[in-house]
Amino acid sequence: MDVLLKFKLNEHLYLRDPESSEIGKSIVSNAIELIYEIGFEQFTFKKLAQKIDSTEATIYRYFSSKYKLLTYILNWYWCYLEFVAKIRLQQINDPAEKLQLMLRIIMHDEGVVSRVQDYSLEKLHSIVIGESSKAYLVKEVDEINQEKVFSPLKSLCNFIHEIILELNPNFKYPKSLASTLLETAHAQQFFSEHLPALTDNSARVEHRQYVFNYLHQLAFSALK
Amino acid sequence: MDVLLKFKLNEHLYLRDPESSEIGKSIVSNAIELIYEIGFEQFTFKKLAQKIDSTEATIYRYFSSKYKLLTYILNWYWCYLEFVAKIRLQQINDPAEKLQLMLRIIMHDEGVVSRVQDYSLEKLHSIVIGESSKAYLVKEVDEINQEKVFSPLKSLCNFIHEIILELNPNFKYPKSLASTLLETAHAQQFFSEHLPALTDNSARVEHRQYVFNYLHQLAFSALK
DNA sequence: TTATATATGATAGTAATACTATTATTAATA
DNA sequence: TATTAATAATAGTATTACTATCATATATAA
Repeated sequence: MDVLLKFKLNEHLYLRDPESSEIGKSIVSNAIELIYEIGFEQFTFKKLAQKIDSTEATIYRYFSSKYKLLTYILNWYWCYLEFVAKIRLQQINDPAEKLQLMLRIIMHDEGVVSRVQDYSLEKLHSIVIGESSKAYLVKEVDEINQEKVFSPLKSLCNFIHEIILELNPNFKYPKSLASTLLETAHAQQFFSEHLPALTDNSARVEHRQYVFNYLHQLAFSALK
Repeated sequence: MDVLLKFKLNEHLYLRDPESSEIGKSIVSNAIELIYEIGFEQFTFKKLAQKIDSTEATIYRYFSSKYKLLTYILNWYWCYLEFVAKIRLQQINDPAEKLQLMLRIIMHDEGVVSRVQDYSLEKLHSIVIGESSKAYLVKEVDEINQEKVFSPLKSLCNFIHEIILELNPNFKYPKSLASTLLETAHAQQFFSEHLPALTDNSARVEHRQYVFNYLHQLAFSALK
């Protein structure tokens, strides 16, 4: 099932809005494919241009650098996650159940919708796991942050932090726990797949289920 | 106080052992300075060569790429942490106290020794926080991992996992908790400094103490 | 319909990066 | 003193990360 969805993303992220043209959308969706295939380090605008049968110049008219493009993609993902979370959680009242479902959503454990806006969610999720920290683990983080390009991430964290506070209003670290759950979801899934000695998933299968169980234990014991 | 220390590091990390010559040691210690100053993305062998008044060719005789050099530096740090932990923990019997001290060591909350092997520990720690994940968050992680260059990290995690099991032999995720504590120590310190909305350190000072308190809460509630 | 603006394509060019290679010079060791 | 090995100096290459120019195609407005 394919779905159409649009988010108004920060204007600092692009020079021309990629949602405003076919080639713009094709830049983003093919960037997701290509980063997924070869990793962010090997990813270049030249290779992307070849993939979409266009030129570097055209891509540069949309994005000033591959870092901006990566951040654009991540912003889209964070907006998407919060959007999905809000819809799926609104019918639930029990805060414990809410947090549990939130963890499932973070872990991308749904599988109903596979493509949104012609973006492959599976590949997007894989990029988030492997590359998302590269958007902020840079020397220029403070200047980049001033452009508000991390607000969707902060907003998502804030949303999770509210669920946490519903469950335990006295918990002292709701935002840190929220960001930890997000980051740990990515780190542990990567470890489970590539550096299993850093996890207890000795079976080395069902990485997603393993990480979900671990996060569940971590979150609920912290909030007890 | 300056100290001399040597670790036998994985031979896949270098072409010529940098510990075997003055220029080799100078490559490593100046790489730490330079990566600290300009970040790993901006760091090049050419700039490093200028800093040590030598040439790119000389550096390439020691390290085949800047990734290998980064991993070498991280390996040294992980070995150092485990070494320090083993010495400082041996006199302690209470597992809770052990884990607490381990968290302090992870957080680099000591400050007695400032330079080891002419490496600035403060700068090294800052590099670990900002750049360490770049050593394994790459497409080639599985091939790199086969060369055993992450064993010091695994060994450190294993050491922490043993403390965790001493405290609670029934805990199901001792290794995942160990790697989570390590990674979260880095992530939360970075967030506290650069993306404070992702933490609850509203005072925005004493990042180290804040993160220590949070990790303490997280670890001990998980193991209760 | 024509005029105009705009997006894209095609091409070129530049400085920097990430290397590899060659040769001369220096220092260490046998 | 002869030999070996490390380093310096230099050059060169393919790729990267852009910037710039101009022609052409396309959409829109008068």
